Amino acid sequence: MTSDAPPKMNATEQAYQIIRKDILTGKLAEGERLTEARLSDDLGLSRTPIREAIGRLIFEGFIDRQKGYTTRVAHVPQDEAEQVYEIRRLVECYSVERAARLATEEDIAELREIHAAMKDDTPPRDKAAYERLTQANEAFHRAIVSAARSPRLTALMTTALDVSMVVRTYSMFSDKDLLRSLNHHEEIIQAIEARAPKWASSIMSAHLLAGAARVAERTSKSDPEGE
Amino acid sequence: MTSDAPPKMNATEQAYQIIRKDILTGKLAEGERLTEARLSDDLGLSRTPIREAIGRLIFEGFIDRQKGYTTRVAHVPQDEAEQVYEIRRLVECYSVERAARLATEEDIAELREIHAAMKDDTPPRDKAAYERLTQANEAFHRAIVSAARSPRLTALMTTALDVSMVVRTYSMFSDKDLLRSLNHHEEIIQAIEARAPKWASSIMSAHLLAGAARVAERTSKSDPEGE
DNA sequence: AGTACTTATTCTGCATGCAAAATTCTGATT
DNA sequence: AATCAGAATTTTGCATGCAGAATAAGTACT
Repeated sequence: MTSDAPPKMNATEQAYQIIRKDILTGKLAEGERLTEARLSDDLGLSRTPIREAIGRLIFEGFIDRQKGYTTRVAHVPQDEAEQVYEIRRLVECYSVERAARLATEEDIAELREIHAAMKDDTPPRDKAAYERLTQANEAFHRAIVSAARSPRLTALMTTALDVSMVVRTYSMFSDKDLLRSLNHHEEIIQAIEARAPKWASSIMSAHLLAGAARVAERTSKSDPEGE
Repeated sequence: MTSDAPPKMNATEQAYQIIRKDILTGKLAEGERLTEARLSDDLGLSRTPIREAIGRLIFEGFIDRQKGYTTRVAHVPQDEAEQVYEIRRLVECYSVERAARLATEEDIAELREIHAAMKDDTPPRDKAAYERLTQANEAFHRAIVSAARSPRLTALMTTALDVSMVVRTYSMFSDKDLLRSLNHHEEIIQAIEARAPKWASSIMSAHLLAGAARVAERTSKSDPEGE
């Protein structure tokens, strides 16, 4: 299990995923110097995709570029997951408010469609279903931001969401959590349809705080060390 | 004036700046298809830096990649500047709250230093001073986000969240605006020193809303077309 | 030994080559 | 004329080469 990599990914994306995972899991230690040649060697890819992956990771703050040719693994605070949820709350509450005002019929139809798919997989009967659920959940949140019709917002979410993906991988949610989450989604759609920005925003806030609480619980249990 | 480019920039950065500018000024029209070869040709650079620039612009939402090899100039809504201010308000109010709780003496010293420099240039006596002021202002805001001690937050700020990045306007602020802005900065520092998150957040909010109002005024005056 | 200076090595930024995928063009068939 | 298959061309993704900058190693001098 956790087989090395599904094939449906280009080299750059692969490099990005692997390097980020290695940073978050500590396989690449904080402060460790990175060179394109070594990573290229380790991952069995040429320097080009490695370069692109590194560039993106620098952009996202997982890698620090010092003045010259020196590139190091950045410090990842242990409240990273919590931070991501807080930031998502800021951005997504605002997004869903806008969405409640600006969403088109097509936007809402898309949300409904994704939601229906998620309903079928909740609770997930197997690993594959869980995987689909995760994918669909991401799509749902992305669709909401997209409905907010603000490219700048969409750009921001790409960074934030990508990160929470990884965090999520390590902390599974219980069936009860997933059911609650599904109900939140349902209510979010209703709020958007009702053109009720505040309502939508409030549910979104609860939705993300619930997720954050769950993750915080997990991390405090498994990782008792301080800064 | 507006000479082609200061020399102190690598090819990738140059490509990024030029392409983004061309999109914002409409020289590259919305929906226009872009190919690496053409841009490479136009800018007199090889495909490599062009590729990297395009990648970043896609990430930031200025360029859309369709399913295959087709890449087009994205739609830039005319309320883009307003959006930037709203998003900054979300992110920076949250940041300054954290900063008020977490800032070290060094952080505050840095803010004071930047502030002092800005004070010397307000109101700016010439173009150079105005330029310095813009730089320092950006540094000030960046320093606050940095003091919030959240890499994810810092990463967010790296994305095109500077108004000057999304609208082309020269000296759109009056001396009075700049003086008020300076006073806001002063008060923000005081609030951080007093460890008063809400106070800091409120001033930051006012600070950005004031900026937004000013920009809205300008753009509505000079660009009367609707969506 | 410690420090400044020089040389050697490493590493990155950019250019270019090539194969596979995607797009466009062409012509045949209905 | 419209549709579709297949060829031709374009375009991207990845690999590799190379010059110059940055780092590390070595050496002389105090």
